[in-house]
Amino acid sequence: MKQAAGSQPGRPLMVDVARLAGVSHQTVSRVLNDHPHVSAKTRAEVLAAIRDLGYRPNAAARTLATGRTNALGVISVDNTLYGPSSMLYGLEQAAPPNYMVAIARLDAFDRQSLSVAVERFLGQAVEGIIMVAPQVAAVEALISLTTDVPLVAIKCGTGAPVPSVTIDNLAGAARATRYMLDLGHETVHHLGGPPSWLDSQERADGWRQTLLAAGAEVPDLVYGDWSARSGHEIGHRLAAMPEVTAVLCGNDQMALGLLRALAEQGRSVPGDVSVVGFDDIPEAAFFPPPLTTVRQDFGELGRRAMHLLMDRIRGVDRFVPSMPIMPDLVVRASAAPPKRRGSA
Amino acid sequence: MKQAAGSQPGRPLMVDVARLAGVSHQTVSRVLNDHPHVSAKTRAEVLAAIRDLGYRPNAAARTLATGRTNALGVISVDNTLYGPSSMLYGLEQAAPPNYMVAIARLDAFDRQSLSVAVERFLGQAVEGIIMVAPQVAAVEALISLTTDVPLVAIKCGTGAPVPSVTIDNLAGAARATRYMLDLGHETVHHLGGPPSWLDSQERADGWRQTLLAAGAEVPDLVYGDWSARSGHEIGHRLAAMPEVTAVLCGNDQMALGLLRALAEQGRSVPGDVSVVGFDDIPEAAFFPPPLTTVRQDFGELGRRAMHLLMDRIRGVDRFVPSMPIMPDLVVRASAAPPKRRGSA
DNA sequence: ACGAGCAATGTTAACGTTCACACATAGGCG
DNA sequence: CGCCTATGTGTGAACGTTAACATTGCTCGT
Repeated sequence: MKQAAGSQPGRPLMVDVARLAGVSHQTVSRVLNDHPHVSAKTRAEVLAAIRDLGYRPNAAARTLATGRTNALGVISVDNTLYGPSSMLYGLEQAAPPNYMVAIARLDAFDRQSLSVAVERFLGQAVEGIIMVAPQVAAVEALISLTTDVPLVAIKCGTGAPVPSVTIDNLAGAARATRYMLDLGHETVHHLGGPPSWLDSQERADGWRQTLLAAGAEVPDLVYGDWSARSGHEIGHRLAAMPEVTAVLCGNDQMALGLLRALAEQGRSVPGDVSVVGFDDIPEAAFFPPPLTTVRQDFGELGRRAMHLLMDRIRGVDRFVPSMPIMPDLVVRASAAPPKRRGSA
Repeated sequence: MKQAAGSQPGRPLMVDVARLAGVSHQTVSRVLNDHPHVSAKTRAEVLAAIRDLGYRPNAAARTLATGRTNALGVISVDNTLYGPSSMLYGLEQAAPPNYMVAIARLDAFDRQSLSVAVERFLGQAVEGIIMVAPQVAAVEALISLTTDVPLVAIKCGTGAPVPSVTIDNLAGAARATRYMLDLGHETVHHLGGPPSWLDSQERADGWRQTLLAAGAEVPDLVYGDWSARSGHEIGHRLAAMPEVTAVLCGNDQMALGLLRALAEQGRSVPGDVSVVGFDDIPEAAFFPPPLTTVRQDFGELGRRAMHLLMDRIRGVDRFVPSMPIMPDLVVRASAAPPKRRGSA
């Protein structure tokens, strides 16, 4: 009981438009795809017919004929985190309006999960994939992945076998560390993010290198899991150490937890301890005290990744390695000179 | 220069699989779609051929033949906010694995923008649309929208002309207000979210009704914009009013800003002023002081919306209006009895 | 033992586009 | 003046799958 072509029910077809406009279906197709060699008069008539009928081309048929799907896939970690969600925002914003952006979330970045997600997207025939892959394991998983669709990674480290865009975490951490050193602190402690994340590693490197370059002692590195909870827990350990006068945190949430722990142990900020965060989430300006932090432009990162992907899809293999985005230091009240300078 | 069917280059086709397995392409199709009437032996052979060839069915062709696209659209506001991003998480989680979830972000919820977004999804032939539409204007825009695909809305208020799932904001606000009243506060002030959001209205209603029921005075309502910044700004006004001893905030971010403002003006929490938030974001436990707040299960909300949509897509019009999700009051340190009871 | 009925498979025709041509008609140039 | 090119349009054949129907060979009840 299929509907006869051109009959009343169902959506209008291209032939219906053609009939109404008094042309062939091919001419309608030409108008739709902005092909040359269509007279202005004909084009106008076709357009009118399209409007009158409320015609909308069938995406599947077009895809079948052209081989292009106008769909992109974004694979991401927990989009509840500030970074990833901001990136997603940028990605969606920069996507061409006629493209569909599909999302898939990954719990773990092992080869298996990643492969499943990619396979799923390939099944939907996306034209390209963007991977928000900040974890070390993701890089390894990527290597073992053979894909025929363009893939770009966000902040995947420089060693990644795929094109990627990054933020200069190293420079950001260095700048923050330098700042506290310049304030007069003998050294700076670091409450890092999970070591499985590349961002954590890079930020830790920037911190370490800066200390070494300044001839400062490099304290043991402690790892949190990005959450305020972990910052709080570790913060209690840090707060108990009198030699701790300055702490660089891997992100602002952990900084919040740390601030809380310091407050609970009666150590004032920035009086006794200076704290600097990372990310500049919108709430950072209202922490107790307002947090000095390293601002990252995640939105821009997303936008760049999308542009890079579209370039690759369109075959524009311009070999611009895309300079890493430079973060800014936002100075607020949480860092200050130590109470006493020059004490050994 | 098209490739001949079955020749070396390009992806393998169904006929290639059929040839290798020694059956017809239709039998391959049957295996792929779990149709009955395929012998175990044949099925195994086909499966083996599929594996050997690395065959993957062409989604567009399947869509063209079946009319089903296995794609869903999610229209949402700023996914940087905690609520929306958590919901997106739940949505993605509950989506059938063979479905593609596409996203579109809206800056404003006027008829125009909404129509554009929906139109775009319709162009991609999604099978259903989920709208995270917490704003009043969205409801109006929805009414003027004629869609032939199933649409469900999240927290769209009860007056919405489409099926929707909601959180019981009213009960949550009532519970929080009641809690502070029971603590001994004469009345409770409310720092609400933007009045254009339904959540704001409902929470304000819950607050107002509870005060009225208790015979307490209903103070003027003040509106923020969900941001800590707005909470801070308005907080300064509130902090200057000595009669303010208890404040219910529309969300946790504004509560943070308020806490900051109170601290800046030397009013202690909960000593001088009690504060209760809304949402229970992960950071709330580490605010100064830890925030008593109304926890909302946004993830569950997303999951329910997805289930509801899938039911409608599959034609299961079970008329379950889906009880609103009941929020919990999480008691922490930011609310306490007032210093002096009974003072007028 | 013989047709009914069902399991297992094959054959052909959609699905709604775009692509590769073929075909007119008109203008420019030797 | 006729040929060659460019413009405008139509015709038929893909694109790769699933749906509908046809066909074969069984088993089963009587």
